[in-house]
Amino acid sequence: MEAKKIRSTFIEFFQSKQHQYVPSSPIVVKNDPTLMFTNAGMNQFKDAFLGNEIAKFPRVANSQKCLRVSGKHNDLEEVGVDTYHHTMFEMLGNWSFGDYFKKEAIEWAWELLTDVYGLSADRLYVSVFEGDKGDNLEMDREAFELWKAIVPEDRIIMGSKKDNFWEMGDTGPCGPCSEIHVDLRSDAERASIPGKDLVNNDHPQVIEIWNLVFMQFNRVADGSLKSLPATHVDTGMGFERLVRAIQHKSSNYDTDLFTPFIAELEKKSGKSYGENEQTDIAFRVIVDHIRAISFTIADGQIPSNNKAGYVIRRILRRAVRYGYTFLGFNEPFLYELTPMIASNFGDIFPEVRQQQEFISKVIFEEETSFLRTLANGLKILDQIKSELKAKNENVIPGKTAFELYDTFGFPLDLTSLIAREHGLSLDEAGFALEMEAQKNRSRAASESETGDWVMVHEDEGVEFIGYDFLKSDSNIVKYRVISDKKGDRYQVVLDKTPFYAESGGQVGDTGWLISDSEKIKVVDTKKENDLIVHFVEKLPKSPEKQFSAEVDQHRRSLTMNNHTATHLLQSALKSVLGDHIQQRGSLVNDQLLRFDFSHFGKMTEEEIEKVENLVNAKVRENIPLVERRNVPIEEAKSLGATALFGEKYGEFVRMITFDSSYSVELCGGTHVPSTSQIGLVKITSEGSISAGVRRIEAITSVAAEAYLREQEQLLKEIQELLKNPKDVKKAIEALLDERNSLKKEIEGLHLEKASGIKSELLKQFQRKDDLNLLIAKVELPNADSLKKLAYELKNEVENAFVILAAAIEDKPQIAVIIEDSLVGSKNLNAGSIVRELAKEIQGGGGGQPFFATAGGKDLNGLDRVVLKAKELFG
RNA sequence: GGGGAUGUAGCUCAGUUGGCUAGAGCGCUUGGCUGGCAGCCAAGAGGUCGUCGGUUCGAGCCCGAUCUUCUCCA
Repeated sequence: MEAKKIRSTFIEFFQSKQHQYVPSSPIVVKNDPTLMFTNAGMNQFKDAFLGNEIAKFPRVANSQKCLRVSGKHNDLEEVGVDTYHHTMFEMLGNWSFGDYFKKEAIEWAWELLTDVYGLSADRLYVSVFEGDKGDNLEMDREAFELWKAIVPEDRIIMGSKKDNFWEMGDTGPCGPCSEIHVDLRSDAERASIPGKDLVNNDHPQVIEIWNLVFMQFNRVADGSLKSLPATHVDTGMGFERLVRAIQHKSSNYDTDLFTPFIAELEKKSGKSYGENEQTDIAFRVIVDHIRAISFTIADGQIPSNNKAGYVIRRILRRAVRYGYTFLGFNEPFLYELTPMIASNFGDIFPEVRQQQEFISKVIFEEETSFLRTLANGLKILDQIKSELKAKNENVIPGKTAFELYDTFGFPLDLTSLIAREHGLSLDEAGFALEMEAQKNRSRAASESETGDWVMVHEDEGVEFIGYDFLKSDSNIVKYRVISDKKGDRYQVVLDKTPFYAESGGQVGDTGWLISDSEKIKVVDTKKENDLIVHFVEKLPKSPEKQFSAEVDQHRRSLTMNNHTATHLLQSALKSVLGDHIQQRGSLVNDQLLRFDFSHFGKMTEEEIEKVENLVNAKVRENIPLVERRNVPIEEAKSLGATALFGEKYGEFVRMITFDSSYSVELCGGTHVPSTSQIGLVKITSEGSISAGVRRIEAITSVAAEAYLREQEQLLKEIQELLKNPKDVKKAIEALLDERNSLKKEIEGLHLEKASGIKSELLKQFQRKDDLNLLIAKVELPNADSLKKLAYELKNEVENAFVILAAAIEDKPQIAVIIEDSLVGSKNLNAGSIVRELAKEIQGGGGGQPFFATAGGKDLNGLDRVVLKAKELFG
């Protein structure tokens, strides 16, 4: 059975059991400070389990894109070494939210694996929670009995808390789980050692494929367990492993999920998979990583130098590194795999097909830049090598290797490889030491302590009412303190709030919380999952009182102008540049709007003008806002609403329309009641921020007016300066021309003057033994001309020895120049001469033996300099 | 968020412990030569040495601040 068929079969199977199919949520996580990427199928249902939200469907099935780059079995550096771990993988899952429980979950899992997929029962083992004394939990007898009705008892394994009790975190929903393992060894091997002994023992051919979690407890802060009012089922089956089991392969990479990619790489590299352990690892690394990179970029995460973007960059670079070292790719190659990603995964994950060109471009740029980094590192390493050779040493110090890695991004394994090739070794312990120090520095700098929530008023739902109100009577549900190096910050949650939390690019509201005894400033509002958190200047003294929550209306209203303008801008860009325009990021605050979008190439002046004109035309049309909340997502899409890739949408969405034939977007932000309120939109800049992504900044209403006024004022001032010419541009051009010709003229005059002085000086040379001596006082316009004059005299007179005392812009300066040959033969040194003479002008100086200069403070000393020089040499 | 590096001609880069008149290669302009794969020769243009401030007689170089880009860590 093909992988595609296996996936669709899973979904259809659960659909036939009344499950709702839900698309994968984005692989990149937003609004959760504890998580950068989706790492399990349950992430998007977290709020349902936590009770923050009521599940929209009682039964759900899905295939979730996941990414894991850290954790005990998912260290990035390990992926590809074995045959069954991945960075990006799909997690198939079926879910019950307060609906069916253990019986159905177990029976259906078995039915699907054996009857539908045809896995033979004698290769399967199941595990059941054995109980735990510490938590005072009995074994999961219910699951055990259910399994016993299906499989022989000797195929049921009792598992410890570590393997068979699942917890989301230190606190929260949890429960026993039951795992299904499959033994994929040959019959001979199976006969010699029973599979049962190998379950949960890291055997590469005896692996867990499905985990059925039965959530029935809530772990509370004191560590104890409480029964949940409703029980849930959360299952997760690693898709890649399932495919391998069904296709009877000994490695995930031998399934048709990966073989087309390996074949393509074989073609490109001329090397074959399965011939050499090192190159095999390289093949696996690349075909694994290209998936991770493509999917995260499709969900809007571009490689960058911090946070989630940095994780992507590291994965991509690891793939390039392996290709470079073991498969001989010296040119970008990863990007050429993206069409295959699109064709193999585009059906279930349309985002990788629709954005294939963009993904390819981003990867290409990133590969190119890394190859540059590598080339640069190789150069530096060459230097290091020759330095070592010169010192007759053969160990690259850890500090040096670390510098190469830390500052220049050159991978350690490459350093070590090249070192070996040149008979050098590498001080790896020293490197580790430096690395540790780096980590400690970073940790110390970003240490923060999150205090526990202090509950004030119990309240279940937290309600946002800011679309309709800017003021409300609210109670504080809870508050806490977060401390880091910069000090303490205070967070407050309200039972209902008009404050908009930062989201969709729009900044969080500011304002005040006012009770009868105090007034507290709200400096920002942010989301934490679905919680709305107000950042306040100080904690309330009487938090139990009722507060009037008041949004800063002026700021909100300016922000709304910019947000609506952003929508108008996006549509205008589409109509001027084409339908490939997609939002890549956005910032909307009270000052400006910033809009990032996919587009290749710089926008021309004409295009910018067209866009600006179109947007302003729409403003003048005074189009009223049509806001619809709780629109079924399918309906919204059929109405042509613009949705974002990488955005998590629920079943119901909010639609913001300004002229149904012009701008229809899914958006949670706040907007003006009609477009004319925006007044004026002015684009202030257009530029590139990364491969294939352009950024436009614009201002609206009062800011736009102020900007135009400033420009006008500036022009006015310039006109006045120029005595109000008819054509300012021409006047300035004329001025510049004149300035240039005058500059040249001055240069000519200086030259003339200098040559006058020079010819005068040439006459004053005195023959003294076999050298030509000149000691003179001159007046010159600048220091440069003194230098020039000295050099010219030296060049024109044989065996010249020149001492010039110059007055330059009311400052005394001395220059001494000596024909090179005299320096040695006469034992003269311009540096020491000039230092001696500089005493007379209260200064100091120096230079080289043949030429030196000095400056000083006492202009009157110049005559003494001449006298003294004559005394010494005359 | 923290550490390190980087910014010099249109491009790629040199530039020693502060002191050669700020250079090289490629590119550009002009002229000359030339049947040969990056044609050759000659002349020339092109630089606020990222920006601002400081130290110094003197700063591309040293110090401080700031911005750009790269890079590692969190």
